[in-house]
Amino acid sequence: MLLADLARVSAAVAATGSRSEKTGLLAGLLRVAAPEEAPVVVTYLAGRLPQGRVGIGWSLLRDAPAPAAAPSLTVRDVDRAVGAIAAVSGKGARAERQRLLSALMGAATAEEQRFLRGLLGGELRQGALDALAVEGLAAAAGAPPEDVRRAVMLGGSAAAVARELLAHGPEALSAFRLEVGRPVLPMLAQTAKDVDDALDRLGPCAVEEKLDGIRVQVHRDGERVRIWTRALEEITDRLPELARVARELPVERAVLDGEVIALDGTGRPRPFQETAGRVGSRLDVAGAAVSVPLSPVFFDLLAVDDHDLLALPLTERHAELARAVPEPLRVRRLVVADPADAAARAAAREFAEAVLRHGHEGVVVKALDAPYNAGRRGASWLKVKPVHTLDLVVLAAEWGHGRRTGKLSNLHLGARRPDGSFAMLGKTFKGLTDALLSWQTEHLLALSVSDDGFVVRVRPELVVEIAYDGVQRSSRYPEGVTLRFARVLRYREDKRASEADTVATVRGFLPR
DNA sequence: TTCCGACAGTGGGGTCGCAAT
DNA sequence: ATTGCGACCCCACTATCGGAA
Repeated sequence: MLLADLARVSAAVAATGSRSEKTGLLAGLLRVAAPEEAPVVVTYLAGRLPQGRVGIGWSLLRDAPAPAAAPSLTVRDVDRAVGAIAAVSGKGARAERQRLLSALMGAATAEEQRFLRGLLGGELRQGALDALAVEGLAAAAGAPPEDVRRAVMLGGSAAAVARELLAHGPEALSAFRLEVGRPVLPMLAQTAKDVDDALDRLGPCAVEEKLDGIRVQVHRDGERVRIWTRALEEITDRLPELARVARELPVERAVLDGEVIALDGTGRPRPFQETAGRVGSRLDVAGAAVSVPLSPVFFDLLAVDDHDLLALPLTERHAELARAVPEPLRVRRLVVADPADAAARAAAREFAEAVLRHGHEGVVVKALDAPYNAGRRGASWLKVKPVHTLDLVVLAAEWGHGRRTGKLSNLHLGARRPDGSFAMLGKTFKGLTDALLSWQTEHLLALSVSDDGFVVRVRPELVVEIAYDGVQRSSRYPEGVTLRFARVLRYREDKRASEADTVATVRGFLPR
């Protein structure tokens, strides 16, 4: 198959808003793909590379050679070239990657170059990623989409499923099942406003503490333990203390879902930045384990010994978890059997407040009858976190991309200093409706003092109410603090910049 | 006909590893 | 030694399509 075929279909997929049309186009291409090239084709159509990230970012993609006049590249050529780029390391790696990339780009037509830039940069922007590629695969093979999706979740990748499915038909799907040693995408949670909102939406449920750490999926098979992150990156060798704990559990085989977090001597969580730093660090694991030890806390059990628990309701999975994992290694929780009962609701609220007093992030409320929906952000898990707000001043705004092209999008936010100047605390582009984007573009341009084509600086007069999750230390911003997960709630036209919140107020929210 | 679940898009800050300077 | 880039950790929110109610 030619790369030009992929580039053409990708452009057509991007051009339509209809999802059924998108899957139809994807299916059409997969139908004519040979089984041996299908794994690469389906991965490309999902906007990813079979090799994962290969060390090419915006800087290497900036200038491409002149495009070829006629298409000649095959999908196999591209896969080989990307494989060669992925294999580059050591001294001179950057120049060597650039050289290989230029050779590839030089052999591509203008439309193929567009496709490759999107694919290699991780921003294909065709309005279809994994989910629609899997839909297209199902349509191409004449298999039920739900069965294909399940096979992909349990088999780890759309590529492996595509190969088997196109070679052997829908019967091949039953071979993909949960195996100890092969990670599955973790189940995710939606957001609820508060505990009462969550109880109203769920019925009988468990309220569990939400720890601000790193999600881990732990597989134990006898003495062998392996650990994966949320995105299924393997981090086994960075967490030897977790592997030790897993080996001591009174089971032979297990797949556990949980969180690792750095705690201080009294059991309170250390700042997220410390947990993330420890988990991210590859060097000197033994030393790091002494300085920043991590504690595992488990909340789900996906398999034990030879039993696959995914389809069981949470109640039954938790009963198995309680058998396999001692209480101190489990997340604290409160079961609410009848959310209509006023006393039970009050107890749930009090539990959540106690969790916050212990310094944790919030709670996750989970329906007791829900199975483990791997890879889904379903409505049966609802997270509840407190929201803080500040009134800040817009100092500048950046021109948006994609569907925000032509609109001022990313806001630079400032807090007031005692001398009347403003200190930048961070940026946000979140929470904006289309109406708000238009409104702020118009009003900020009226306040503009400069525009370099990327950032529009404005007179600091517009006040905006910002929601955020917490204040953390920063090496980037002048006052050494920044907001975590800032998002726009509304503009405060009733407030002047001189009434905005101060740097001192924000710094006062730093932990400890 | 309306509602709502799932998906994609739009990017944010921090930290680490590695190569280049 | 410092700097820049790339990768990956955490994440919120809106718009839209299309099936469910």
